[in-house]
Amino acid sequence: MTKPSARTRILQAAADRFYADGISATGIDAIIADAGVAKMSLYNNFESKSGLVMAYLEQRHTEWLELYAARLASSTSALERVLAVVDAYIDHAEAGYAHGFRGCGLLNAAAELPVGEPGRAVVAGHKAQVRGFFAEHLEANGCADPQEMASHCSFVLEGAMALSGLEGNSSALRKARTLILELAGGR
Amino acid sequence: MTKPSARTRILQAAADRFYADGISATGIDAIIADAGVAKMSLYNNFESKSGLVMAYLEQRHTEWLELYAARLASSTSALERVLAVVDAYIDHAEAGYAHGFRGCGLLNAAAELPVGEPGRAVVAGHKAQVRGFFAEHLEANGCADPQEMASHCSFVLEGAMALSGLEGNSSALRKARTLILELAGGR
DNA sequence: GTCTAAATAGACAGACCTGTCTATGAGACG
DNA sequence: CGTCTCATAGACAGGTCTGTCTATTTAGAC
Repeated sequence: MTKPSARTRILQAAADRFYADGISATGIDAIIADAGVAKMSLYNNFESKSGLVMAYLEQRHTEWLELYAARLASSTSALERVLAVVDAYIDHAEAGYAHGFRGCGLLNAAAELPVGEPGRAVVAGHKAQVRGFFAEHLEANGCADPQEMASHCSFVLEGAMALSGLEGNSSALRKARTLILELAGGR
Repeated sequence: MTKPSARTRILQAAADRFYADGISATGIDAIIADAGVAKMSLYNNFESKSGLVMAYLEQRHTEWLELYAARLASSTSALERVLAVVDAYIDHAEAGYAHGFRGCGLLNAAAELPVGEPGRAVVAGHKAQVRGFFAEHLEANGCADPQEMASHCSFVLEGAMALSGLEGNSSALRKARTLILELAGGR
């Protein structure tokens, strides 16, 4: 059981802090202290704090894709694949419960980024991809208007995520899962 | 045309900056410069920066209530009153377009506040109230399960708001309005 | 064993942050 | 006029921020 690389530990520590306290409120010093790493190790692995933020955003997106792939792998119908999108969200949310659940890390990050910051594009791309997965599986499930329904499912999912984050638990997300099952199930 | 009070100008400048750049990223100095006011005027009117943030959150909530009241006043049916909730969101969103639309200011603020901060309760209370308005008008409109439907409408509205903010325009919000009209219209 | 690449601790610069203090000016009201 | 309240400019303290630099140590490849 060898210790992970400095880069990995930095990214992990940054992810925890960024998610729990916000990006602007998290200082470099707190991250390196949590990671147990020297400051130069951070600047050798990342160009700057905002480079670290970009890596954080991309890592969260990648993590979600992996959770989604895992859910997809165990799905046996188009309807289950629609739900796989939602379940990946729930999985991702619950992975971050350690210091309190605070909703979607990517949307929270975007909330701190002014218009025009490149990080916002990463988040927008992620959400567009999620919506695309909905459309794909809804179409396979025989939905009459999969694009329209994908928007609907997307809205329900993102709204539930935001409200779940405010409440600090995943009950709204579970309710959203039921709603989306009804929306998608009733062709 | 007399100049507004220092307090008013400070709150206005803070609201603009907080919404456009985020709360942590906005310094006191930028606010007083925008407001054209001395630093002591800020600290005479607000206890601290976080007191100013609380005033900002409460002001946004109040502003929304006023927009909602205005929409309610011109509504003539229960269904129109359901839509008044959505229209108040759209009105509020479009009022902040000046430096770029970035979604719901209250949710964005909550995204910066760690779990336990009192500001989060203000935002959660606002969202609970919005959901309550949906339930009230849906029930009056003869909805079979107004509580359940209110959650559904709430999710759609908040999700569309978040995605609209990412895109930087209100097209998702307009789509949500159509969806909510269908949800509520079909008893 | 040696060479190389990565990681370390810690000082440091320079900017920016919140919040306080002082001394002064301007307008309202009696 | 005198008083009172509010606002002003600006210096200031004390802390924190990002990012750089140096000199040293560790760890792995060959």
